[in-house]
Order: sequence, then structure tokens, then C-alpha cells
Amino acid sequence: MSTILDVAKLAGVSTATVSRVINSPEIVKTQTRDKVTAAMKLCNYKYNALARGFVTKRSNTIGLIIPTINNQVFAESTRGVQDYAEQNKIQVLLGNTYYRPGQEEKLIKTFREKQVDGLIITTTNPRGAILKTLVTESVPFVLLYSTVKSGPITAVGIDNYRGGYQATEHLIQLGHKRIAMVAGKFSVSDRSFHRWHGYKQCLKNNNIPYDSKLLTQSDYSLAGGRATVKSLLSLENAPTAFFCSNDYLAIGVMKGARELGLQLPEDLSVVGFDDIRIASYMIPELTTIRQPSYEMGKLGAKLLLQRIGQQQKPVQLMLESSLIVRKSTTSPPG
Amino acid sequence: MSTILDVAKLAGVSTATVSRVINSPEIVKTQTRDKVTAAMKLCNYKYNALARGFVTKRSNTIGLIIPTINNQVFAESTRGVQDYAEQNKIQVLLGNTYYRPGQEEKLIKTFREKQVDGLIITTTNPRGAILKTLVTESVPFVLLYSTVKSGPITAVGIDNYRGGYQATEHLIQLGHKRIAMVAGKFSVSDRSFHRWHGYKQCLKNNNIPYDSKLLTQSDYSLAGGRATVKSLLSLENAPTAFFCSNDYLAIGVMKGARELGLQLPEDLSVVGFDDIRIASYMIPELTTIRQPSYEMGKLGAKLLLQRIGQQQKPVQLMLESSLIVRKSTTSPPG
DNA sequence: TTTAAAAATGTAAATGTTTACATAGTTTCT
DNA sequence: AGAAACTATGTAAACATTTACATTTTTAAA
Repeated sequence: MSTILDVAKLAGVSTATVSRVINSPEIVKTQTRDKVTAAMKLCNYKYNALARGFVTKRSNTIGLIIPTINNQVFAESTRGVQDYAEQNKIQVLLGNTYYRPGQEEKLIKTFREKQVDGLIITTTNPRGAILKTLVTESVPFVLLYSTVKSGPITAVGIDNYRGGYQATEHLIQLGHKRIAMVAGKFSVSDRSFHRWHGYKQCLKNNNIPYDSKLLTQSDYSLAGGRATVKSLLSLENAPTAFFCSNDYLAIGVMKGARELGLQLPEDLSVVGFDDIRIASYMIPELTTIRQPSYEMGKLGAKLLLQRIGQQQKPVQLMLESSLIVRKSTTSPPG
Repeated sequence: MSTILDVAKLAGVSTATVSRVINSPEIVKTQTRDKVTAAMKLCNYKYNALARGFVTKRSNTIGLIIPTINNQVFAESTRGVQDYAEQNKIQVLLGNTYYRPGQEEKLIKTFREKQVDGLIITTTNPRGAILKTLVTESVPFVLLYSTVKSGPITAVGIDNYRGGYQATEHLIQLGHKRIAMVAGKFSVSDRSFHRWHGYKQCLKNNNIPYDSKLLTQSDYSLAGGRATVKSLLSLENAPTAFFCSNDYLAIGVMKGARELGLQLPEDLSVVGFDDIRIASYMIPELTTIRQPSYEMGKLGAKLLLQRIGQQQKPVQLMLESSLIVRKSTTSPPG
């Protein structure tokens, strides 16, 4: 493999000049530039970005850490990050934690060793020590789907409390009094926890007593939703509506309910969260709380790159979530 | 930031010894090792994998190129690649082409500059010049969802022809004679093209005349499927079954058919392709051709790492696809 | 012309590891 | 005890760029 030195010799110039042709061609005379370009062609020169990163201390790479690429929501934000990064000639190293404890730390360590210029993290543990370390050692990073509201951390997210409130309010307005919440495990993400708070508060504001039997915590998955239906519906005084922590849970719930012979939405109303693409293709079309995942990814990347360039002040940005009313919700039976 | 040299000074040893403690601790005396480890702690030493890559010519990074992370199929294979890579302490750089022409070449160039040890590509253009270049310059790479059957390229895929055949055969056995194919654009992927060949051949073998009006080519998306239904159903002598190039198309088709007032599967049978997770949660549950995406990703990564290590002979591996009969197919009406 | 200023190029050090080879220290064997 | 065979460590070059600074060339001004 040929190096800058080979090119330099071939073109009869110094390595500095070759480097300049690569990095700021406008400052080298056209004539010289052409000689160099020709020489590069001739010896099939391939630029070594690793060597560059080594000397400049800039890898032009960022690390992206998500729970799992298998959730369309994170796929969407990943796409946002990638698109923005690509526009700025930055590559993305991707890592999944699969919600495994300790995995975030591991990935962060590896990525830092790889000399990434910054990190974008959808964390499972926003109070973890590792984030504090990153702040102390002034590693540029930003949090996605974040629940942090203040402090020295740059973060973007939505108001999960409000999302939970919106969903519940919608159901109450339709006349529901017994509303179950199919939450994701709180231990795994406090986003679900905040949504639950919104749900609870909304019940309270509407003088509906909170019943802890109506809360379940399961995996954030289709199977999780499906599995949780039976127990909730076999309660005496069964719920007439389900608010689910994400769309996969909601789709699972709809499936489970169908299997028990219920008509949707007549017998049971279901609200999801996220508004993944397929939500509007379900039958009935899924009512849900939309969060702008792609935009969040893009914005997160933008904030990160700003932070890498100049010392930006940390900010916490809140994106708008919105209730999308479709066909999976209606008034309770009777 | 402290370097190996700082650690060495602090511990009173040479850089070589520190390096050895990092890379093969067993060959250095316990006593020395402890001194070094202590020194590393003391000056908060952070390993620089970039510098290592620079001297060893191994970045421990591979590049993964897919059409779009937004398709659950590719998300699944990505997961397979990642999981296998992680087990082998390899990181993954991810790039989406979004089916844009020229984008594959661009990504390959960037990744090579980044000195990736190898590439995993789900190509849109298996006959493109770039792959030949990679072979010539002996860059280790493997193709995923590949349609290449022989030659100097390592590739893993399924028999798309057979998949198309299986799907069609299933519909014919149910009694259908007018079977439409909702294909993805052939220009964008020859996988769809091969499936169509299987479809055609199966019709022929069953003495059903091929009708080119029953073929549409659209985007591989929910919207693409939905949009294509109307025109097909308004043909005189309309089809009673749709074979779709992927599950998103199929789900879109089901939605579109529902909107036209059809009952599924009584009025229209639909077969998909891929078996994405959500397929079995649709109503009716989607009959489809399963391809083992996760396994494909894992296997691809395995083959790549083998190829990087030793000079392995190129192989083309064919994974089993299988017909999963669910509820979206039944006998034609009447 | 000369001279000053600006533009273009060159020189060489620096970056943080690894590793072939050399040296020193320790066992083991006779 | 001396030699041989290991074992443990050190020395220093190599890797492919960038870049501050120095030098040369060109251009413009006087």
C-alpha cells in the first residue's frame, strides 16, 4: 500500500504538500496540485484516516449506544443520527446494550479507546456513575430519549409525564373509568415510570381512584403485551381500556385481546406510545402518542457536533409529543 | 491524557513492558505486572486503540453496509453481525445506502480509509465494478442477502427463486388461479427479481398462464403495498391472491384491501416474505416465507472474521427459507 | 531594478503503540 | 561451579500523517 511519501517522491514534492493537496487543495498551486493528483492515481494511493486520527486526535467517528436496534423507535433515531453525521462526514459506531446492566459502561469504554470524538447515548440508567465520569473527563456526549431536566448534561427527550397524561386524558374523555396501564419494566427505563406518573396524576385530577392492580410491568415487546392481557381482563371489575408504554406492547395487547374473543375497539380501547410506522397499518389503526424519533436523533447529533467543535453550554431540549387519535379507542361498552 | 510512556516512567519499567501487560499479561512477572497496573490506575491511563491500529494495521473494526436500518429485516441481520462481532471484540461501523446509487461505493471508500478490517455488504448491485475492485485489492468482505451463486466472492443468502416458488405453490394448492405479484422494484434489488422468476416458473409448472398485468413493482414499504392494491383489484378478472416481495408490502396490501371493503382472507389471500416479528401479530396473521436474517448476519460476520484471519477460500452459502402458513391465506372466494 | 509582501513549498518533529532483537537475570542440569 | 536453556525486561525503530516554522519563489509596489 502506498503512502503519502510515495506520492511525494513520485510527484517530486514534499509530504507536506501532498497533505495539503488532500486537506486544503486551494492553498497549493494548480500546477503542483495536478502533479500530485496524477501521482496519487498512478500509485493507487489510498488515504489512511486512521493515521490522520492518530496525529490530529480526531477520529471523525462518534459512538451511538442504544438499547436495541430491534425496536423501530431506536432504529428511527439511529437513522436520524446517521443522516446528520453523514452530512458532516462523520462515521457512526453502533452498539446495543440489550438492556444488560454494565453493557453501557463497557461500550463507552471501548468507544473511548477507539478515540471517538463523542457519544450519543440512549441510557437505561441516567443516574449512573459513568455519566458523571464522562462529565468530569469532559467527554462530549448527548443523551437521547432523556429524562434529565437540568444539570451539566446535554440531552434531548420528550415530556414522558405529559405523554402519559395525554393518553389517559383521551381515554377518560371517551368515558373510561377503569384504565389499565401496561408499562415496560421501570427498572429498565424510567421513561415508562414517568409515563405512569402522568397516568396516575390524570386519574387523580379526574377523580378516578388509582388501583395498583391495573398496573403491569413487562418486557417492551409484542410478546410482553400479549402475555399481560389475560390477567388484567380476568380481574373482577376488569378494565375497559389499556394504556401501553409503547406500540409493541399495544400491538401485543390487541393480539391477546383478539385471541380472547374481544372486538376492538368496541370491547377494549388501546393506546400505544411512540407511533412507529406500522401503527397506522394495524387493524384497528392504533391510537398512540407520537414522539419524533428521527428528529430526536438528528437533533442529538447536531448538538453533539456543536459540543465537539466549540465548548457549548449543556442544554436539555424537550421535543413535542402529540396524541394521534386513530381507531383503537372508543367509548367503553354499555 | 497519559500515555504508555507515562505509565512506564511511573512504574519504573520500559514501554515495552507496559505494552506487554496490556496485551499478554501472562508473560510478565506478577510483581512487575502489579507495579504497572498500579501505575496505570494512578495516572488514569486510557488505552489508545487508534494508535494500536495504526501500528498493527488492524483496526478491529468492520464496516456494515445495508440499504436501510428502517427495514426490520436489515435491523435483524445487523443485530446478528453486531452480536458476533462483539463476542470477538470487534466494533461495527454502520452505513445506510437508502438504495441511492453510488452510495455503496462512497461508504466503501470511507470505511476503507478508516482502515476497517473487512466489510459486510447487503448490496443493491451485485455485478457492480466496486465488488470486483474489492476482490482485486483483496479486501476481505462478505455479501448478505446475496444472489451470487459462484465466483471469488464470499456470500450468504437464501434461494429467492425457491422462496417465490414456495409462496406461489401454496396459493395454487389453495385453489388460486389469478395470483398477482406485488414486487419491489427490480432495479433496486435482484432478490425480488429472483422471487418473481420462482413465481413465474411455478405458474408455468401448474399450467396457469402468466399475465404481466398481474405484476407491479413498488417501493419496499407499507405505503408501496397499500398504493398498489387498487389498480390490481380493478382489473377485469381480478386476482384472488397477492404474493408480496416482503412483509411490509404485504401489510400495506392488507390495509389497502381492507380499505376497499374486502374481508381477509376470505376475499383476498396475501403472502409476504421475510417473516418479520410483527407478521404473526397482524390480523389476520400473515402467511409468509421466512428467511433467517439474524442467523444470516451472524454467519456473515463469522465468515468475514475467518476470512480476515486466514486466507479462506470464498464460499457461497445458502440458508433455508421456509413457508410459514398462517391465517392470511385461504381458498379463493366461490 | 530593488524591495517588500504574499504565496507556495519544504523540513522535521511529534503523535502512542508494537515488536524484533538484544541484554540481563534466573533455573536447571551435569 | 559452570554451561545451557529459559524467562523477563529493555532498546529503539517503525507506522502514515499533520503542522509549526523555515525557506524559497512569485507578485506587486516603489
